[in-house]
Amino acid sequence: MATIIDVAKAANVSPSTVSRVIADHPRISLKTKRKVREVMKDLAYYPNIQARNLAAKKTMMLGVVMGHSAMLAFQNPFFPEVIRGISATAHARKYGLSLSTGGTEREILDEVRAMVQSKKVDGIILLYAKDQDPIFEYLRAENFPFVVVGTPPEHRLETDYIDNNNVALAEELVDYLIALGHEDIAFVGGDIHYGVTRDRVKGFEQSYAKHGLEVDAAYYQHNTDHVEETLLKLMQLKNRPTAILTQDDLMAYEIITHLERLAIRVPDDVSIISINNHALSNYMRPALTTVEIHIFELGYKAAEFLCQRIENPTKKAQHAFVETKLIVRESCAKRC
Amino acid sequence: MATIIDVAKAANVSPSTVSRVIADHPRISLKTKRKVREVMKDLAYYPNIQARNLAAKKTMMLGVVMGHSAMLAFQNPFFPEVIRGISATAHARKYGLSLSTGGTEREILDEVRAMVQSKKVDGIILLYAKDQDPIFEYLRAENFPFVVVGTPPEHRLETDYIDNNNVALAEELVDYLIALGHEDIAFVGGDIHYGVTRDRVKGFEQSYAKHGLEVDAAYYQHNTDHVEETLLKLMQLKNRPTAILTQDDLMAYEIITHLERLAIRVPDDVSIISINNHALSNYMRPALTTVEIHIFELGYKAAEFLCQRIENPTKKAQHAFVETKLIVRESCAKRC
DNA sequence: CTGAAAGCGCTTACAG
DNA sequence: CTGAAAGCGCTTACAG
Repeated sequence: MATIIDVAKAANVSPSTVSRVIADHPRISLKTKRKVREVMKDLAYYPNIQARNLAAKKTMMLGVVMGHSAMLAFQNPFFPEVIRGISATAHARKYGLSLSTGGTEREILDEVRAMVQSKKVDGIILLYAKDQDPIFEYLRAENFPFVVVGTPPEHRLETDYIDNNNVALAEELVDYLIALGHEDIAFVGGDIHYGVTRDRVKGFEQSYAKHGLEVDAAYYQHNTDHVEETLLKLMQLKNRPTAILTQDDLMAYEIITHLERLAIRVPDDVSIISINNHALSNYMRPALTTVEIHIFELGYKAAEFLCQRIENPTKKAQHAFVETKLIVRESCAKRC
Repeated sequence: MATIIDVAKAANVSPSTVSRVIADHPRISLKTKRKVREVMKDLAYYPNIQARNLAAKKTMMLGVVMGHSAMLAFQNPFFPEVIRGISATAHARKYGLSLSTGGTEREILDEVRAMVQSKKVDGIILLYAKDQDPIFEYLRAENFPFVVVGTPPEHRLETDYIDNNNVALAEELVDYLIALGHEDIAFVGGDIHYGVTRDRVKGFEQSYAKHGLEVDAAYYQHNTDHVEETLLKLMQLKNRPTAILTQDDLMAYEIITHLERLAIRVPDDVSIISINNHALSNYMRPALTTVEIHIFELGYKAAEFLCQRIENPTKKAQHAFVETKLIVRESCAKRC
């Protein structure tokens, strides 16, 4: 395999010059560049990335870490979509992608440590935001370039992140349900330790407050593991909810199925509104009213922010909201 | 940041010895190992991966390349699941994962070239198998370690691959439908240039032949882009099919929805059988009869084969089938 | 505009 | 069991 020295010899220049041609250094003459490039082509020369990175002290790699289980276990399209978005900017900016492989939280933390200490990546994208996250804290403590997809619960001002405006999003959803006449709305699913859930609860409450309504605490059901039980409990309440807000289309379908078993019809008896706009949601019966959150864009921007941070470690932290869109279909009806 | 030299000094040994301790070399005394390890801990020393790889001429990285669009556009759980499987063995064997980021086929090919020529990865996992694939051909020509998830159309004997037994799988499905009385079965969806589709067509035909039936060519509909049109055409046939075999649950739902619009009921008028066992398929109406193909296992084994190939480049090529399981639910009925 | 030299931080025959 | 030395294949001040 040809090295930079072979190219240098064949082109009658020094290795330094070849190196500069590779980097398209402006102070090399066009003539030299042309000659060297020709030789590189002839010899099918590709620079050795490891050597280049070692000398240049960078990696041109972005680490992507997904929270333990969270993303993958959930068979929703979040993961592939966000990766597509990240890939798009990574590719455009000539970065590679390195995925965390750990299964347990501990393994992932060790891996992240190794990624930064062993100089495997130039920066890291955290695909989640949650409370008391040792990985988040580690990255902060090390002052290592990273960005989070989601809104970190702490140190927001000093960290780069990208998210939907989940407060506003939930408020809009609840506004919509209230406009349909619903006043007893349950919020089912979603780990309350995740920022995303908390923000949505907040938006929920803002809408209620705005309309002079009071939230019944029994309507908050954030235990994802026992959907069926949760629904039973909810439906046995004196003031049983007439609408349900849930955070993912897949969960919405699970809920609808359980409801049907209880002979409760959607949307006639209970309205369901969701978030994520799964590709299937248009094909389902009833077609789901849900929110498009533009996951691709989330990933795209996250990588964008990270690359900027890597290039300029001292710049001010960036945050932004990616737009969302309520998609009204058939799973919500007027309260009768 | 501490280097191997700092550790060596602090431990009163040579850098070579530190290096050997890191590699847990057997010929280093336990006493020395202990001392060096202690120092490493004290100094929070992590070996620089780039340097190590440059010197050792390996990368401890596995490249994962997904066919252009194929995996991601399709919002099915294949991608996250197969990555989970790959991650599991990669993590166990201390390999990292590097994802291809290209969008177009050309970009992906360039990226793969760069991965191998620039020594970014020790081996590559191809997440698809198809005809005339320049990436496959390149990897073969370079004699670079790689494994394919799927059955390559050519050079099977010399290449490592892992797949379901798609011929047998399809045969079983058609046997099942025939046992229910169906004799006019359509096969909808799936690019015929992909090995997976071709194998399933073969299984389809084997079942027909076995039962002394003849396949009507009009029943093969492999144009994925216009499902609705395809169904219309199919349903206007004189011998309109009484059952439809499709290759993915998501497509099955699309089909069911279109059928309902035509006032054709599933499974009463037409039976639907599918493949992939999506997490949702149990919640759908009608609950889908489909095949569990164990995607995690596919990824796990693929990485396993690849690591073995990397460690032993001259060993005989390995292939294996991952088991599949027909899951009978409610979308198929006896022909009436 | 180009080159010689030092260096990036490791590994690994070779020698003892 | 351990060390000195060469080398992995680049980059980048420094000098001219």
